[in-house]
Amino acid sequence: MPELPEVESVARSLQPHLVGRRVLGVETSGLPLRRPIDRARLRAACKDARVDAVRRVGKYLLIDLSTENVLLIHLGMSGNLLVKPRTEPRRPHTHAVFALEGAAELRYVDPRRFGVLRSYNRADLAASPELKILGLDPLDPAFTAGYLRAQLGATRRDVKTFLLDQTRLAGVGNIYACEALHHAAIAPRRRTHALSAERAARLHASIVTVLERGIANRGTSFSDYVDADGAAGENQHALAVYGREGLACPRCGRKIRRLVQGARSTFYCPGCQK
DNA sequence: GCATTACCCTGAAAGC
DNA sequence: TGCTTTCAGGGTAATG
Repeated sequence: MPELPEVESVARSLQPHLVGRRVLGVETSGLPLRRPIDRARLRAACKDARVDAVRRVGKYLLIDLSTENVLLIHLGMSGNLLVKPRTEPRRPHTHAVFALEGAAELRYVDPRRFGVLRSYNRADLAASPELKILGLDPLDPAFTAGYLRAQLGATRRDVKTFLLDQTRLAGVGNIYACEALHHAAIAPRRRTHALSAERAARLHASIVTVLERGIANRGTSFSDYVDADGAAGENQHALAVYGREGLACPRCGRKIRRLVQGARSTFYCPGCQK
């Protein structure tokens, strides 16, 4: 389940394969992702295109093309972007293939089809329905404890649910929300507006810490996630609470519990998260 | 404004 | 063993 660190790892692993390379063509499976792929629009965007940059905003991967178009990709739950030799057989659920200069191709594989693949003119990207609603990326220098406190104060929800709201903070998903709250020793059911300045500052630092650790470990690989080279991440070994119901908290030793908030599992330690 | 629920989808795991 | 059911979850939309 790709969140910010996984998407960042994919972007970094794609860069050496893509930047400066020409895109020779695009094929699609014809099956819709979360929305249908506009094949004609995609082909036009990629015609005579060279890749200028690969970057990330929140959980979105952006591929800047020399045609003034940008490919916008969300990996959903089970999406992978893989660079493979043209001769290697394609896996099932391959929904888009970009032929690259040389002998390689970029493949978008997504069994559950929860992802997004669209293209925009560069000038229209910021106003796209996907990006225009996003809050700050937590690794943006503008993401400060003050910004977080203001966002927390603007709503009265459970703090765990708040962390998943991409319009407040773009890039945190279920794994890193649970980990950030445990790192900050804050209970997931605490209400946002009632968090003290001290707790908000702690949460801010913890969000950045767990995300940066996730990136350093090249992402969390539970089931599907691998980077563009097919390499799994290592962050699953660094998790304190996520997926560890019934196991001992690494900080205080109490058994980790699971609860459901907004139809998503929350893992937390009742001993040290207050 | 916010909570809740359903939906999209497949594969893994659990249950029978 | 083999079939059926349940569950996982990001984002969106409808409903209360």
